[in-house]
Amino acid sequence: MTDVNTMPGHLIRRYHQASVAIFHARVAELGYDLTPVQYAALAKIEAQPGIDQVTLAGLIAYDRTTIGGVVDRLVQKNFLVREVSATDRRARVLKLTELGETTLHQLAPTVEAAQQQMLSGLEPGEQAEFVRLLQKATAGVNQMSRAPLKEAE
Amino acid sequence: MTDVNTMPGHLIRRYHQASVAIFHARVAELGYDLTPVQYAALAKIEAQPGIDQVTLAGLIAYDRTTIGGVVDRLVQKNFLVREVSATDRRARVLKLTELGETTLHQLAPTVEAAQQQMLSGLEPGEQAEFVRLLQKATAGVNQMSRAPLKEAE
DNA sequence: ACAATATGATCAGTATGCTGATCATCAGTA
DNA sequence: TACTGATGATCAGCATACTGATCATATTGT
Repeated sequence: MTDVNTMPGHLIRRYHQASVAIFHARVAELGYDLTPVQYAALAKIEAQPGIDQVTLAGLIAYDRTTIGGVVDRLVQKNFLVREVSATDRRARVLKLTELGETTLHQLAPTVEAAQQQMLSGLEPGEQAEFVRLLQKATAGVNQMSRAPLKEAE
Repeated sequence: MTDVNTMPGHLIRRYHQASVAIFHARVAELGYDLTPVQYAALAKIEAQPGIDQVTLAGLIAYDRTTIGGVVDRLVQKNFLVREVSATDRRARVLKLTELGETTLHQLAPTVEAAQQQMLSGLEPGEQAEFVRLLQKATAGVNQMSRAPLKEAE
């Protein structure tokens, strides 16, 4: 494993790069300008309207200092509303706007197609096994990141 | 696949995050401050001293506008020398310094250990298969990125 | 009630990556 | 030789991530 091109870390970086590029290309085809991270945030907020930023970050494994900027951009694009929580004045609660809802639903099939394209280098029989191993490997190193996934209780 | 947490794109983002964190932690233990990208650049320049920036970028799948900054930082840390090519005045040729060589060799076992740790969530029997699938999947989407890998001829 | 602690959010600074543009230089061709 | 196109590098601007710090507000323990 002396060649960096065969090291898992380097492969992961490249695969991630391509994955983002595929997502962008597909979404741009529909005339939208939304990043993978922004999409994931919208999807989770739809599932849990009124969620605060820290909880959201935990549910999708974002860094707490990154989520603020992501939310900023989504608010600026009028996909989200951010308000001070009624019960905890430190917290900002997040809700989708009508436009956010619509956009999310219109993008869903495209995002599905992008996921398929990311796996397109594998035989159909290999894809499920790869995703299974990817989930397992990711779960195994979850705690190493500053932004680990925190499942809902 | 309605939950983002099971989508390949989201999993690879998280896995990449953890992979970088593992690399950083291991390297910091040795008292160094080098990113995965910087390490890969050093390794390739050692293998091909005198390489120019665009060729380097192609060999490790970096974006051409990113490589300049990476090289800047490596030069600033005194790991690299960057000079105008004698045969093509547009090009900048790169060579390791003595310090760069030493650092690269001292880090090698640590980088190996980091790769192992990235796979630590998998059973020993699963690891090789996962790396094989990761290589295949990455090769399959290589052209989708702005910075595809370009093998040496 | 008060002090200590924890938590939600933000800020400054740094490093990858991308888009799209520009500049200098080189190579091929008319 | 002069023009054209390709190529190496850089720049400005934006978005994700990280580190470590700070601030405001809640909560807990005494």
